[in-house]
Amino acid sequence: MKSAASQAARSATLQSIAEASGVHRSTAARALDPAQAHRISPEVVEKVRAEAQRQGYRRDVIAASLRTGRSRLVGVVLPDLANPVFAPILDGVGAALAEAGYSMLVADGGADPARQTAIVEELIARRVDGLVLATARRSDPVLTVCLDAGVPTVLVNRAEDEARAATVASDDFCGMRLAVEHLAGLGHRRIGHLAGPEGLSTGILRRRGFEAAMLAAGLDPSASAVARAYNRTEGQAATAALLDASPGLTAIAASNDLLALGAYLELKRRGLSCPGNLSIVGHNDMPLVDMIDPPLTTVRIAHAEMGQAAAQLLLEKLADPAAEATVKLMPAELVLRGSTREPGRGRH
Amino acid sequence: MKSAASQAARSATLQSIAEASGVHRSTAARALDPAQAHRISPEVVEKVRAEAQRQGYRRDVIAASLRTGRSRLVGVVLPDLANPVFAPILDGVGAALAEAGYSMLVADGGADPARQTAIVEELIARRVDGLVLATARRSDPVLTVCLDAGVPTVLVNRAEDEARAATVASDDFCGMRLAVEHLAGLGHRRIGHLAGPEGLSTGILRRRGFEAAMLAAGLDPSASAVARAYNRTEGQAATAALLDASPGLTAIAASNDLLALGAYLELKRRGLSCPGNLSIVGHNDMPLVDMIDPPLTTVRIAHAEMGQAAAQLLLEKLADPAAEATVKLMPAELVLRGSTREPGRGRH
DNA sequence: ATTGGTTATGCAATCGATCGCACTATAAGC
DNA sequence: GCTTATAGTGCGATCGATTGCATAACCAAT
Repeated sequence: MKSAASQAARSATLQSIAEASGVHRSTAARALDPAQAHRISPEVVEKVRAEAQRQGYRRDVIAASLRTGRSRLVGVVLPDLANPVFAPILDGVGAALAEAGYSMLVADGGADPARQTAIVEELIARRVDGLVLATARRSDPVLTVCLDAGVPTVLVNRAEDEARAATVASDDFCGMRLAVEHLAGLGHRRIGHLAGPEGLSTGILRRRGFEAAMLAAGLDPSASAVARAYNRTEGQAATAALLDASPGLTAIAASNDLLALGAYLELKRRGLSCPGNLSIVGHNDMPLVDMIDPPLTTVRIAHAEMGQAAAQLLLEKLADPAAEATVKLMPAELVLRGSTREPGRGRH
Repeated sequence: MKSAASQAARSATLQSIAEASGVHRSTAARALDPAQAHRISPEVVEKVRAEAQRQGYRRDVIAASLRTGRSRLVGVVLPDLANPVFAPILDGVGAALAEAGYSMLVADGGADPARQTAIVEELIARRVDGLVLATARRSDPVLTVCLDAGVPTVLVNRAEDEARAATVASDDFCGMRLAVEHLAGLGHRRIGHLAGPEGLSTGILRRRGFEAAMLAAGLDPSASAVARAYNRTEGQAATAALLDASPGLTAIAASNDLLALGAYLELKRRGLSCPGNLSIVGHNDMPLVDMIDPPLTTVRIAHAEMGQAAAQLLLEKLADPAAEATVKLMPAELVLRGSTREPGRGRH
């Protein structure tokens, strides 16, 4: 019985349903399509549906794709799955897409635009209806490929300078301002910045946010070091450079939690304490940074919601390809924890 | 020029290549297929390839899928993308698949078998060549669906009691034994266990490993509490229950890092210190647990490698569908950090 | 009774690649 | 010189759903 059913499931085709119901394929197709069923008499619709049920029929998505040119498939390109920031984004994208009946082709494109392009071309060859890129550089060659190919594309987390595509990102500029205002409010005067890669919007916008906020507070924004990638190693190296170049800093505003954790490592190596000697603010509020030592004060980004919003934007674009490329900034929020305090109280 | 090229790319079809090269579609197809090109004269092969290059031809994967029944697509079902354990696994799977020219359809199936089944059926309808399930319960109804449908499937991270499918998991039994031996070696006698869900292999095997190791050390293995899911909240609740039911414990072996972190929270709530009052060992070595306070001693699982190995197993199965269902256990390794020490030294 | 307008359904082309089969030369064998 | 391989290509069916167009049936209105 069981195996008979699955046997049927494997071979149930529109043709077989049609024959068993005594109607033509096309009639069966229309009866099974909710959007077209109204053109068919209720009795036939019922008969066909029952037969489809009985045979365990499932429309062949591949065949349908070939005919219609649509696949109900969305490609998602990530820069680094090992970075804890991207899992929640992916989760959000997937949830919103699933709800709309789309599936998700996921690929880790790394940091190399050439490889990302190859991946995107592969995805396009697979006839994805749309693309979500979490890899965008400030001027992104990969997006050019997508646009040239006419594939609806949205950017998430990282934006381009010029908004050529719909984008959902965090309000990086304001987020960093929150961090600086917090530190300045505590009384810090000499604050350094751990900047992210300059080719990424997150790197440059947070840096500009830092500079603007520092100037607004009447402080000198020149103490900064640039990390070439968002990871602890780079963060530690950049912190070392920063501390060497700018002695006397009492606080660091990092553009990323992983960089902030790198800073933790460097402080430890130098026998300095956080927040005793140096206050540190991160950015992203990655999972678990609330439990590290000391708990990281950081700027929270609602990653899952960001992913959902990006998928939503893509769905709108799919529904209306002529739509404008909207840019949505998610508000950032400062989360106070233990890595910041008033300056000058020395070692704890 | 640019737009002409992409224009062509959009409409370049086997037919158009064939016409432009003055050969039949099928000849062009064979010339472009490395595995068949030898049946065609070198000159024709060259001519066709050049023309394909010129027109920017890419084989239509959809049409090919329809004809051949193969899609070079693998479905991956995860239980919880928000759990940091699964991103590295996904990463590993994706890397190995990409190398072999496969793409990855990713879906978060949650903890509900019914939803997981729906997702798997969706994936099968999309004609995936194979499936990777990270969701398996000890007796998994979802796997039954896959097997009935005749889709090559491998399990990763979680195994079934009865090995109906190829599986790559960590050696959970031995891993937990390492944890207990470590604690016993430090002198702990009253050790409790935070067990994971009993329906999961990770939950039950680690529990059995705990019990076996305790008995081997001549200790009483009866102090334990079960968490219904792997997260901090459940970990905290289970810890509370464990401490209440078994006063006098000096150490806890948790079956999961998130549960261990829940234990941290509960200790903090009770004003107890780790490792001063209580030593804690986790399981998984999730990202960042090396930086929490105190750094978590835990059992490391090579998640990315596990994902890669699972994908590898699936690729073998795809190459030879008749192959045996092998089960591969990845060795577990104890990572010593700051959350464990000799008992009885009271508050730090 | 004829025309006009619906409604319900059938027909057949289409999407693009793949592959078994058949055919034609040319080469090899006797 | 005649058969038998064999390499190189072409032909056309096929995968399964979709959809514009055609047709048939039916009802109402003039």
